[in-house]
Amino acid sequence: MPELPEIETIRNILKKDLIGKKIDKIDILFKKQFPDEPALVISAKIVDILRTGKVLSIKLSNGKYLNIHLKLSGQLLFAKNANHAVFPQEIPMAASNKLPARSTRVVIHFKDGSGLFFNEIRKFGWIKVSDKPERAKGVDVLSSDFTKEYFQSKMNSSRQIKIVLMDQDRLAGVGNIYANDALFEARVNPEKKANLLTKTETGHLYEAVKKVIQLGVKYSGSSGGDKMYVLPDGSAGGYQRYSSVYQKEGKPCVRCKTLIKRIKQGGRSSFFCPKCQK
DNA sequence: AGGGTTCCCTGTTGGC
DNA sequence: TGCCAACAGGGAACCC
Repeated sequence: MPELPEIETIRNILKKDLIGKKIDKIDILFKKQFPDEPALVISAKIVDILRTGKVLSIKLSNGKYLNIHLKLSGQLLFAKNANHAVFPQEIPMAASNKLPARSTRVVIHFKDGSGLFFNEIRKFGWIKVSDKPERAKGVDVLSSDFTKEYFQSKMNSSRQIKIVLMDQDRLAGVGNIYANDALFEARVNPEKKANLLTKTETGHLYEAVKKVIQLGVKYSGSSGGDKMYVLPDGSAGGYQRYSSVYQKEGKPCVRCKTLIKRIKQGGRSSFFCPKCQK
């Protein structure tokens, strides 16, 4: 499930792979996930790759942007030879180490023969052409605008703190994995209402969000559980080895050995230690 | 307006 | 063992 650290990892790698390349043609295998006119970007060069929250924005020489959201199961894979794209290991959900595969929705071909594959089995993700980078309203949690004061000002909601952490119009980039781990790190119960947290708790939580997101980036993102997330070369991320509660239902808490509990909030799974997180 | 629910999709899981 | 309903999940769209 790609969140900020996963998108940031992809961004850093694709910057090396793609900057300077000229778009030759675009194969659209599922129209709904690339609804715009490909002619808007053909022959443009890739100038930069940006990210705000979970949205990746490929900046082009003609002023356009290719905005990309991977949603639940999106993958971006780069191949030097797009017409013979073979990866060292099988690509999750593609049932093959060769692309395009059944999960491939869009292929962006470059003039030098290389290509970028957009795979997405669930069909929720998208690539849109726009005149500006797309973004959620919230401040990106890796940016310098993400201050403790900003964070505390966004805790003015009567909703449960877990829901608030994942609200992209408040904080951009935090999804289920890192929200769970940040709450564990800060010892805050996910069901607590955001506006009832003490100033000390919001302070700890602010530091915890920064810590787990930075850890996620350091280990190239999380490929735990369904293992759908991969780097652009098809390899897996490593954060899942350092995750404390996400998808650890029934396993002992790393701090107190109490069994990790799973509950449902807003239709999503939450994992927490009922003893450590009060 | 803010808070809550449903739906989009398809692979996986679990009950019978 | 095999079938099939239930489940999972980010965020837009909807309702109250």
